[in-house]
Amino acid sequence: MKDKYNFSEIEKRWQDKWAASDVYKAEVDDCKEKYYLLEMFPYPSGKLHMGHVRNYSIGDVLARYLKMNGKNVLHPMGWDAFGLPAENAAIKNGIHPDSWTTDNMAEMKAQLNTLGLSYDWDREVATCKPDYYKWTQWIFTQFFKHGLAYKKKNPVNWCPSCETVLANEQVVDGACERCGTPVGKKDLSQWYLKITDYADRLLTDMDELDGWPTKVKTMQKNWIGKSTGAEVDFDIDGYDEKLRIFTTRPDTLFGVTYMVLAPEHPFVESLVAGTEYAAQVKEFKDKLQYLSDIDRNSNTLEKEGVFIGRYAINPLNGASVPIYIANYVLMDYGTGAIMAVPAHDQRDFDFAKKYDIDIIPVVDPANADIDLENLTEAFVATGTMIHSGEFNGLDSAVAKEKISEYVKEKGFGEKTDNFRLRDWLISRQRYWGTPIPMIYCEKCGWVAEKDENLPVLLPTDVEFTGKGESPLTTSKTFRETTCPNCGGKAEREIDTMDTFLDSSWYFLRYTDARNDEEAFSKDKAKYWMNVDQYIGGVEHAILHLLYARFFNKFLYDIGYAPTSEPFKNLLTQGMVLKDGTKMSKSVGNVVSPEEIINKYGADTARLFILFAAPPEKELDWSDDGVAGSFKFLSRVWRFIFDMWQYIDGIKSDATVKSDADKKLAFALNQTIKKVSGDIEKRFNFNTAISSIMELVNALYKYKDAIGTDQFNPALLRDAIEKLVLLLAPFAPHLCEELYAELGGEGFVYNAQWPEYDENAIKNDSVEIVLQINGKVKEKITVDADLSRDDLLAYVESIDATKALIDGKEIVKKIAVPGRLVNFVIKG
RNA sequence: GCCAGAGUGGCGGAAUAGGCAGACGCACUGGACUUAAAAUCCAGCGGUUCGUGAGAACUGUACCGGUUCGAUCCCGGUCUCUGGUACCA
Repeated sequence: MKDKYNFSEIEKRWQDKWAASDVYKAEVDDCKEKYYLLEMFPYPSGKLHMGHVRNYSIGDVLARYLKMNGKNVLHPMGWDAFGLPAENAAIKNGIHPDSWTTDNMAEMKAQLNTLGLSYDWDREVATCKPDYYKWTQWIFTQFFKHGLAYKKKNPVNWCPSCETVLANEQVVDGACERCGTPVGKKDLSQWYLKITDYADRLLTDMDELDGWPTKVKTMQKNWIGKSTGAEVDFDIDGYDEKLRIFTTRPDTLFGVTYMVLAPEHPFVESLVAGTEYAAQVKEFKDKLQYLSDIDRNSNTLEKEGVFIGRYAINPLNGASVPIYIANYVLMDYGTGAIMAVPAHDQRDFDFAKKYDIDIIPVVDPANADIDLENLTEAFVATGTMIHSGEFNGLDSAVAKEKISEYVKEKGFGEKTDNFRLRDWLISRQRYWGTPIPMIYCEKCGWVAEKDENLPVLLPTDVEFTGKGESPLTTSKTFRETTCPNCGGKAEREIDTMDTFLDSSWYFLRYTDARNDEEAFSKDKAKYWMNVDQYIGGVEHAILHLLYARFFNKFLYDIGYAPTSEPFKNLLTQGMVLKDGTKMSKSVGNVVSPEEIINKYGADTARLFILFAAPPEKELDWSDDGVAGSFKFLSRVWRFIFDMWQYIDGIKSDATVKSDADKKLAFALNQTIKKVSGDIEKRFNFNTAISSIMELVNALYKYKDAIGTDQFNPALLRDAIEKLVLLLAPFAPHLCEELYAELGGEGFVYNAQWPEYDENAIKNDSVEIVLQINGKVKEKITVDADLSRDDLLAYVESIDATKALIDGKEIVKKIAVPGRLVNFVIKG
């Protein structure tokens, strides 16, 4: 054994050995319990950052721990490889997105390997390769064939800078998620997936997801945003069609004093055509168009609208109320039209005050200090119904039900749920994505490409200008084709898919990544699914996880995926910060993993990032802290080197022979128990590591026994061997080396996790606390197996207690064996 | 505004089920080793007060209150911070 911990030599050597073997290869084995451990795959930007290191270190510790505990572990890795940066690089530097991406993947894979991660690279997937996107396309055609993919012309979010359509999810505060440019609107014919058909199940099935953080479930629930209410039809005076509105407050129907349509509502044009109101309606709509979504969606924006010269008839009481268009009603929620009840909705109240519209209260707040005839703000809580005909006197919550039923009986409308979730717009006017495998035929309409013709390959004769329509239009060969249905002349869809589709099923592909007959075999998926533990950043809490659940449910429904939910347990890791803020180039506080690995080695980097904070919390990077982790690993190495003269060539034996032995065995077994629990049950790697540090401290203490009859080399060797196993998931290179030095067979990766000896952590005596009135006064050592009564009797009898009680009256006696005795005294 | 989550030494954090607050590490201080430094090993390290001293007393987990023999932990209220979300009818 060498005297110095030469991490760079050790790490290189073991990485080569792992690569030359098939240790990390996973195979279906019905005799073994499987464990599918998955970390979110990265976008191949080219450089690994600390967030990756944290994510993958967490996963790797779990993978190695579970493997050592006999599980058949599937631990794959791949690349979320389509996306805008590759295309931007192509526009800027003239490098083809494919070669840019392929180079980056190679570079990042090399970096991942320097971290010593236990991936089964035989299952590597890259979403941009035809052998993968063939099946993304196939899944899309399945959506189409099941009526869940449709094309719709709609005003869509349009980023004038990226010149692309954005999903609602990609619009942040009215600005483009990528470049921050305010988003405008544009009419385009786009493909949508009907995720709203799954809204209810995506919501209710979350109750099964016990292993998900509440935070993530709440975020998804809010995103899906279910509201229960009713849709009600209002007649419009002198107009053929009925106006349908959605309301969550059917109980306030008698309080309606006006109606509002979204300016984009399809009725608006024809309602005002040829009237004196047409001009001001047009003026109002034009004014709104120039507002960005930032202003449009801000609730600080004053409510504005115009009367359109028409009246609606309240189906319940026949009242005639004016119709407005206004900036606070949105076309893409509900029906794009509302009934306005100013007395009981703050927005309506503000609008009514401004335009001097009637305010009719219909819910009386019982016992409240509110003057209903002179409201200063809307009353939104429940109360007793008034001014509501036959419903007067009912509790408003009851009236809500009754009026809903009444509306339904009379044929005025129906009870409905409304979701905030919209259908998923998946068309992108981009090159570097999965081509949408659809063909337009004059005769047959939109037809899916035949399965045997998949994949629809991305053409290579494409120009990257960064402007205008989809780059695929510049290909001379791509667009023209024949109709799969009638064989006539037809055109291919020239848009590509949102990259979120690629990542919505990759976890299924990993179960059978090299299959060129199917997306994955049902048998293999059945063995491996679902993912036992999924680990990734909380920034994917809504979109990726919702889309992946949607895909998985769809594939489950059509008989391919074996489970209705893909991810059984979810761990969302916190961000890596430096000096209290997110690492970013603009702040100049980026610490590169490469730099740390070069300076201290991968084992130190892994150990520090796991030790500094529990995984779900934010982690503040500390250069001193890293040095400390390196010091610890060196300390381990040095200890074993120093002890080598005693333990070399002897056989380990856990038999305890002396008091010093007893202390060491206690520390060792305690640590085994704690580390196992911390990894498996709590994912608290920080405390697992701290207890290993305590074990090392105990080993250093044991050195005092050297040269005395207390010293027992066989036990020392036993402790050292187990220490190496305990540390192996965290610092795999170092521990492979030490394991080999200690004569271990094969890889420590395949070694058996140590078990603890319950007897060794049992103590004959235990220190308890003596409290007087709940305050700690003395520490007393007593027999560990004393019963509650015996403990009390013993403690009461000793002199220290008598002195503390000092003849005063004991009001109450509390004893908790193994912990404390508390006397409550008076006077 | 609404919905989550958090607030503990100089710092990162620990206390797993209501039972010794501050494990472990960093930083710092002292000692040993060294010609010296680094490295290493050993020890100390919340605050206040008292004591020459070993030590002792009090106090302390954002703030105010409650439940309890006992509260970092449970309950009510307040403040601050972080994340999500927002004319969603």
